[in-house]
Amino acid sequence: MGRKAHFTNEQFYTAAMNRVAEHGPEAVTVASIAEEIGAPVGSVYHRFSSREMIMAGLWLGIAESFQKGFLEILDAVDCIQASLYTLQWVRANPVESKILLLYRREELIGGEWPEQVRERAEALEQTLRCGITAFVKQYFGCYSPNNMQRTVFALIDVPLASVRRHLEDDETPPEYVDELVRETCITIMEVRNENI
Amino acid sequence: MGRKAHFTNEQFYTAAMNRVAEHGPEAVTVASIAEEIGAPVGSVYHRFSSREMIMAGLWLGIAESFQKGFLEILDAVDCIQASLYTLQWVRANPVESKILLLYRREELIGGEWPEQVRERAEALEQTLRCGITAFVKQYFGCYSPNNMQRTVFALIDVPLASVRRHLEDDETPPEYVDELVRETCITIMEVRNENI
DNA sequence: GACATATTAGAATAAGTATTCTAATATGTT
DNA sequence: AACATATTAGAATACTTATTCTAATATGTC
Repeated sequence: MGRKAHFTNEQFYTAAMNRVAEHGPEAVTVASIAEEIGAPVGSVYHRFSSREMIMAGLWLGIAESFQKGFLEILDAVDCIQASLYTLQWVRANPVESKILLLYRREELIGGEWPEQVRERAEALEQTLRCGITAFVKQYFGCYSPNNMQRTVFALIDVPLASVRRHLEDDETPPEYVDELVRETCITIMEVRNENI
Repeated sequence: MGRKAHFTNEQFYTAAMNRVAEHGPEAVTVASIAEEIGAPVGSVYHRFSSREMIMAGLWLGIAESFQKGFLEILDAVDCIQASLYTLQWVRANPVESKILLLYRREELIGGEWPEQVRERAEALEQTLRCGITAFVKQYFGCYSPNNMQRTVFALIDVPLASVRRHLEDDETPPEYVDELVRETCITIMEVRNENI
């Protein structure tokens, strides 16, 4: 074929990721990504059709990895573990977590998903919905809007809130947070089989 | 003196606010602010030294108003009411709340506060810290890091989390959220006088 | 070794946007 | 009414950044 590639796609993603984590989403220019690995901007556009596609690929890769672990715990219907998953994942993935949990998706990628990755993004969302619905049925014995609301609050919204403050400060979430999230989870999720 | 002003500062702030709420922070160009009220861009710069100063003034005004109400409730040492304050404020101020609670401050204003409003911003932060510390002492009978952590979690982080999802969807937070926040608050804040 | 082509290389282009500048206009003061 | 000046008015400027374009270069295949 032709010439051997000097840079891998992964290198471009990593460069973008590091810049987001260190200087925020607005600092991720195409030129800065290239510079970070010593590549010319032309090479960036040889691999990616646009800046959006880099950011979208980066975000989706991280989100898929995060969600995979979460769904496995949901599958095991382990309520407390699910509520603590975000915290543990953040500790294990400090750079990725800023991208996924600190900034709004729209800050990284424009309002709309690029056409080329829309299916991938929709699949991700759909999978999460299914996983949570299945969990709710298993855990509460039946589905109800109320049960769903409690689950989303305890397993997603509160864990996210517990972590954001520390992501902003660029610090590992302290141990005490686990206890607060656990207590909240027990309280919110203890109301079982409440049909309405 | 000279010619009578055609536009008030408030009009510029309101224009900026509406654009943020409707199209997001990146859509707030100086030209768009001017256009929204039928003013020329020159007039904008006659009032404000920079785009940052408009956004900073807007943000600070909203934050001060939000915080004033919050501190009053803290002053009354009303724990549950404090945890529900954010929800009620969001319902009463749907546009302002997107600016204060949905977007990161850095999305609206650059990384650094403009020199001219830094004191105002620092005073705001300082006042909040004092208010919370005083509350902790009153409520728990003594100050401890643990008590402070629980308070911040129950009265700030969780209420914020409970509301964000709905701000994104541009909808009023539903009634059921109050119940979840209340239950969480009771659980987290019931451990009194635990010195360590 | 010559050829085809994938890739690097980086200069040139295009587009958007904050800011500055110069002129026109209206209003209170004398 | 004449003047001083705050304000409107919007064109011109400067700057940043995504994207495109053209050329050079290296590598696998014949």
